[in-house]
Amino acid sequence: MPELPEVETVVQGLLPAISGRLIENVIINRPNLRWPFPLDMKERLEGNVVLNVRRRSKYVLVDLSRGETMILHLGMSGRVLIHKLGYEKSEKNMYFNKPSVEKHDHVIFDFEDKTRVVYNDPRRFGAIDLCRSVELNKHKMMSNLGIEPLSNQFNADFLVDNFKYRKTSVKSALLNQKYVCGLGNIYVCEALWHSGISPLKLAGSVKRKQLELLTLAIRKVLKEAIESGGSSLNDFKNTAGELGYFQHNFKVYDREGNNCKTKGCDSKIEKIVQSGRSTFFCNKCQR
DNA sequence: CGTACGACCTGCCCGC
DNA sequence: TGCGGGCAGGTCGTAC
Repeated sequence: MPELPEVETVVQGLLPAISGRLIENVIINRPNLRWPFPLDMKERLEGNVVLNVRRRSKYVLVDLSRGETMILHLGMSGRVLIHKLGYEKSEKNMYFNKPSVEKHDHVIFDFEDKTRVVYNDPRRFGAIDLCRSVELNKHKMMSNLGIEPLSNQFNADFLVDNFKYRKTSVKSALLNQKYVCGLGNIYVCEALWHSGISPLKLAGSVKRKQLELLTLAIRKVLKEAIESGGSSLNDFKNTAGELGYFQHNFKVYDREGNNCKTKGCDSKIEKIVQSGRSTFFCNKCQR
């Protein structure tokens, strides 16, 4: 589910809901996700006011008033949902809205104003950690991240410099978070189609002109996905539990055997496996 | 160092 | 209807 646009959607949902709010109670339903939770996580979280919620790569960063930042990763299947506890009106009467705890609701954050944030992650590839805010950049999960694809530094020059001599495929190079971060399997496939680059090409052999098209395509695809509220396959939901709509715009991802969407192209989308992950592309439009 | 690959998990879908 | 196999948005550790 969660590549950069989905994480951005989560951040945009969380920011107005919890910034300035006091964390009153944290319910931790298991000892770990991908890794054990940090020591004394409950105590270190409770009593903080949320100063800010932001994104770095595919990580959600929650800055806290006592000087720590909570780092949250959604892995493959992580979700964040926001509820409002308390009395609500229905047509006939008032009722107390207390959502039941669902399967895989691993951590629940209750705020003083009755906002509830739920972290749900069936596959548990996600992670939660705490780190002194001033040392965030040194954190293991942050220190090897490349530049943000929506930043100004991300341009053709940057890709030329970083892909030079790389023997791996351009697809794998884009999935590697140490050059450009935040891209995942879906948006890499999509951006390569938009820029007409074969995913099989070696990163170091892609011409500058094509890398220029690639930077534009990456920007475009990410921005459009963010605008449509995050995409992803079957069932990405934003923090209000609503579906994103970008999946209707996929040109290649999960479209094996379907017609290429380039005007006048009569080719079918192919699926191959590269470094263990599915790649979807048009063998005619992408060279 | 760069690169390739298995491992970590659950759920779902497909074919038999 | 049940069961086994394969596959899924990501990333890390290990081996070469």
